Amino acid sequence: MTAIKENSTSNANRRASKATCPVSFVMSKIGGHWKPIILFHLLSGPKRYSELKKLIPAVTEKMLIQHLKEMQEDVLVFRKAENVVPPFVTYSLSAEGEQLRPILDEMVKWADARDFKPQ
Amino acid sequence: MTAIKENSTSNANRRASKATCPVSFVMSKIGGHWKPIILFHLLSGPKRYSELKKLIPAVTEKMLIQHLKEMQEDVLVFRKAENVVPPFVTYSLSAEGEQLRPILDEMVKWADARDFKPQ
DNA sequence: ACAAGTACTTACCCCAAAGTATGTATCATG
DNA sequence: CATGATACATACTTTGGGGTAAGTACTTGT
Repeated sequence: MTAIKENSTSNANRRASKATCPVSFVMSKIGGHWKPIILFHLLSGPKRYSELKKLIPAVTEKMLIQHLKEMQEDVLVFRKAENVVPPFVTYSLSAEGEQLRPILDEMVKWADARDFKPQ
Repeated sequence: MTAIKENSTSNANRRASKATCPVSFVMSKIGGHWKPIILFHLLSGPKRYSELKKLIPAVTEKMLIQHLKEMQEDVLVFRKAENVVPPFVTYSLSAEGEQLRPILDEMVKWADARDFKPQ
């Protein structure tokens, strides 16, 4: 048993472990171009894949899937697939992801108190 | 007076106005590679330019100045230069920037409650 | 038998953000 | 007169995150 296996944990940690401060750590999880928007829409409840696409017209399918996947790996988002055809897949905040709500809520407050105007 | 001047306001708005949701709006202000770390260190009080450099060894001077400047333009950070030589420049959170504290505090909480380990 | 609907996958390209390297101003001090 | 200290500026190069485009699988409807 001397073999060292390149386990998935070390893989999962790679992105996160580059963080040098707590704020950067959080940013590595919810930052980027699309994660904030996806999370924002998931705040108001579970959404189908196709719903997210409609809610975020500018996102490409590649980007949407990619970031949903990353957030699944980070256990922020939960994916539920009903085994029917055509597919019916729902994404929602996981228990862990729900803990982001205070952060995101404070962000919304901050934006609302400033010159941000929706749409 | 028919000339259209490319004024600085439109420039200042460019980055911010691409936000399509409040969370993205906030991210456009405090996101990126270095702003989170800079802000984190400013949470504990004003810092000299050289202090920030020491606190964030991995940052280059170009990046440090660039992001401090952007945050000045976004009125999140206040720059105070004493007219002496060698220069003595202090950066601190502005009144507006202080309003970010709840967000950043929640981020620190979230990181602490998880597998983030400082250093 | 062919299109339509849903949820992906994959190969390729591009550009803006980040990194590298070097230069500048000012004055005190040895 | 050369060095050190501080706070920048700027030209050039690199890279990876994001965008484009096209394909896959499975079944129902016409």
